[in-house]
Amino acid sequence: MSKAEVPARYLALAGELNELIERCELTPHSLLPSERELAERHHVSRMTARKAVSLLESEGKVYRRPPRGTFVAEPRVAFRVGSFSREVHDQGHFPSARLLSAREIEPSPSVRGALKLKPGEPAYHIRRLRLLDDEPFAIESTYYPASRTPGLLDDLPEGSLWDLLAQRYGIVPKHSRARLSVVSVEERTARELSLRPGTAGILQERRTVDGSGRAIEFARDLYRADRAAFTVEEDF
Amino acid sequence: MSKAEVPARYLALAGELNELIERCELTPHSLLPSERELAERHHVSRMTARKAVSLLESEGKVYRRPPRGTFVAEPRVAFRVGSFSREVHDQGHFPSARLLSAREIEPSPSVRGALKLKPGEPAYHIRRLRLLDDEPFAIESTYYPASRTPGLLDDLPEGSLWDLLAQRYGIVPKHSRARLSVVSVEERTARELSLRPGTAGILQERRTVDGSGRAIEFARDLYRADRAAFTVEEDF
DNA sequence: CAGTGGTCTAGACCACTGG
DNA sequence: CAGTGGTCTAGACCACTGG
Repeated sequence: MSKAEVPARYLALAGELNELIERCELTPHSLLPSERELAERHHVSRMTARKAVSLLESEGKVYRRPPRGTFVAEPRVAFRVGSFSREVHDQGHFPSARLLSAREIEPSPSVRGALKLKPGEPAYHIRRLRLLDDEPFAIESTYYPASRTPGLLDDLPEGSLWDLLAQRYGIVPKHSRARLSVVSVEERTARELSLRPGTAGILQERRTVDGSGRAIEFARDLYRADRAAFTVEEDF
Repeated sequence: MSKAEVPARYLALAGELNELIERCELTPHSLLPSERELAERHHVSRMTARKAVSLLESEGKVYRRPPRGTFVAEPRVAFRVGSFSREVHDQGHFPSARLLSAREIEPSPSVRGALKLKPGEPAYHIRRLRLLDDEPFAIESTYYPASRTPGLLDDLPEGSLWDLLAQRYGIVPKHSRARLSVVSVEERTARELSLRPGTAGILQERRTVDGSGRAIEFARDLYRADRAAFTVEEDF
């Protein structure tokens, strides 16, 4: 345990760097001094300088781009659960998607439960990389009851899957129930999002039903915690 | 950058420990081997063993209690924005609160904006530690317009502040708008929550209005990311 | 006093990339 | 080829706590 009176050196260094960022003396996407340089300037070992930078990285205040260096991050983008594309577009950002995989699967128990599938009933699984201003932002992992959306995987759109559900199948989302938690990004997802394993991510697990209460989608989306924030409205 | 084919040693060790936890061979609150012991058993340096344990800690899967050791964590508790006490109680948990400070303040610009205070109008600021089953769970930091709640700070309850607003002032919350983001816990808050600085926390910034649309509360609550999850309902 | 996690050092080698 | 971050070593000293 560190003494509260004398802050640890890595905390002191992180604090100094943070102040430079807060005061905009270091602006978004500008290059920080290298870890070796910080170590030398502040008379600490490289491991200690690195710990300071890692702290700022975990706060989403800087990002690393080896082997180019470490850069100041942009502020987070906020939006409501279930309306990423429209809201960020209204905020002047450019959302896009890239298909990672689309398969018919035998659903796991949790997916089967969420979609209320009968035993043996197949599901479609679609994974997409969501980008914001051409930077990786989230991994979308969605499941659909194959029986209600035959041929869904043929001719998948670049844009909204909900639009496709409406146009091709007449399925209209009515209500979502989501759960937000903070997780650490595991290896494959980290690679896809250009992050390192262990970085914080926001997991959104979401079940969506149509007007008749039937499950039409189950999602396990993972957002970069350093880039995303969620807004929530609640009535009492 | 690590080779994808040969996972880093700390990732391998973290994976092994994680499997023991997933398979319930290590149950909540059971003691992990010490970092020195893990290092010796797995033929790595202590710094590498420590990095593996830190990864699990950042995932909320273990928690450290120096100098006793490192323990397996409990699963997260989920609840809706704005109804912590009632929901977790219904889930069989015991919520409580401890007053940290209650003061009349000159509001900062952001608080003044959120509460729509006139220049020079004071606000009340209440900070409370929220506990769940007697373990620190969140720091509640709430602001109220002093003019609408005279004497609020006298005789503060252990329980719900919203109940107090209703009973003493006839003020009934009607609608909240919240923003959830992941932050790194700064030093004072970390101390209050028995965490180390840099741990992930969920910041809930929330503005609540009454039936006439007037702001009655602004909150900046910080939840332990390893303990809390939020549920959200959305209609389309 | 033994053992824990927290911090720190002064090195090392690696893969990767841009000039 | 120089420089970056990523990983790793083999130590060290510290504060703290429980027996």
